[in-house]
Amino acid sequence: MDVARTRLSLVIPEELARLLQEEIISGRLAPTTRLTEEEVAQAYGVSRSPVREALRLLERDGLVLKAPRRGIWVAPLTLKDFDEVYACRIPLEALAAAEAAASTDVALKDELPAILAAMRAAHGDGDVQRFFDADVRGSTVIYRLCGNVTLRRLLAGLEKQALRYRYFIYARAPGAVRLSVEGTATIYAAILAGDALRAKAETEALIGAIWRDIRPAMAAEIPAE
Amino acid sequence: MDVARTRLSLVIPEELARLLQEEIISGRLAPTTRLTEEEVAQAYGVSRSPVREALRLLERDGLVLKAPRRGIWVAPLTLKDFDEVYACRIPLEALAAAEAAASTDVALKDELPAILAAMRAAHGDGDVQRFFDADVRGSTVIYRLCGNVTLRRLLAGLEKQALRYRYFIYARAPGAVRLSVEGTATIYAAILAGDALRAKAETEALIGAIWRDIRPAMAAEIPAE
DNA sequence: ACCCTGAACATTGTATACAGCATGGAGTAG
DNA sequence: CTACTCCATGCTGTATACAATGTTCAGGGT
Repeated sequence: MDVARTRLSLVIPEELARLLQEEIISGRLAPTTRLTEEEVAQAYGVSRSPVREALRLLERDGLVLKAPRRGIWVAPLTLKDFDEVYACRIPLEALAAAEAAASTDVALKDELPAILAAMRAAHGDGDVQRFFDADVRGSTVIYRLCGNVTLRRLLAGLEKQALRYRYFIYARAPGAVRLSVEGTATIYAAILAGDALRAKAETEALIGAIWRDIRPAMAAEIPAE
Repeated sequence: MDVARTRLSLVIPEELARLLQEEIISGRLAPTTRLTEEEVAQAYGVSRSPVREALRLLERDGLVLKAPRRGIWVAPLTLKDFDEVYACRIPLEALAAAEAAASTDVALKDELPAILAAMRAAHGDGDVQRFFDADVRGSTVIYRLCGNVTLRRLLAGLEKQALRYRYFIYARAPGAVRLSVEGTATIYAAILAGDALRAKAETEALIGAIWRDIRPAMAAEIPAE
């Protein structure tokens, strides 16, 4: 437990949720895996109380499904859910990009080029994990640029689910990463130029393109629902 | 406790969250009110365990704010949050209306005229509470029509917060209800006609109009942030 | 052979006990 | 009079004990 304490230092449920979330997004915890509270508690050396709270947080983000008195499962990846997530992401990410473009926080905007470079480098090395790390950092910067915390709250839940699908498909068809890198470059340029309309349009275009691009492969790999 | 048992029968945290949520939306629990777990537990005759879970649910929907080790407060109504909620509602409600229009569930669509009639009647009687009940029922039908459960999840969180603002301002300026009734009629007509594009456009127009309409009164009543 | 019943077990849901941080006020030094 | 420290208190966070429900599998009846 002392070991766990050092890792789960600040607030145990949030930290625990973050660790489980990584397991789920990366696929190390497979879809439909049953999660019993006691098992998770023992695995991380804490009691069931914080585990229950952590699982509530994951439920909020749609990463696990919960049935009263029956238990909790890692949410399955389905084509229907994939379509739903992308249908919602298009207007929300576009709104975030538009507000980010309108931001005057120059210091924060200046972080974008380095992130884009990191994405390009990871793509060049064929390192999917590093690509995703940079991609998530970029999203985080955009969310912070658009000071809309409500929008941030909504997108946080969506993006985790979206990442599961992207991680899943990129691990099988890394070629699709290129689309994301180039589209991201265009969006960042619009944001840096302060062009809200273009940032919005480019974001809609990119997410729509990724959606269409990876959907056939997805349909072949995951159940309809 | 036996009395509470009968009321909180199914799942206590969800039921408790629903009750507290009504208190918050209606304003009976004022913004910035401190909620201590023990008080809530005693008020409803349950222990702190389910109360903690209920409060997590409210936190998810943005109705309460939580600071580690410091406690929980009813989220304040601020102009910034108001703007954020409406900025997010426009694209999401529009998406829901568009998908609802495309639905083929005729039986469910047929519920809309009665709901509109109820809204008109409540408006005619100047009964804000009944108007809101009908309005919420209408939203529920639309959400069910658009089978997108992810979108439903996102909107559920947003609409509760939006209702707080609408309830707040309609109680002070009931005239603004008319705008909502007439706009709703147009949207329902588009949905019933299966016209997704028009449903989307009308929804964007209505929410934008309500936003602009009540914002000045809101600015006079609540802090900027 | 199949279905139905029931009891043991596994797991969730709730209550309570305890530990530890945060806040506020009294007291004292400057 | 002000500011700072320290202690008492209240509350949250975590652990554990207990209650209740869902599941599973064995056994008997049809």
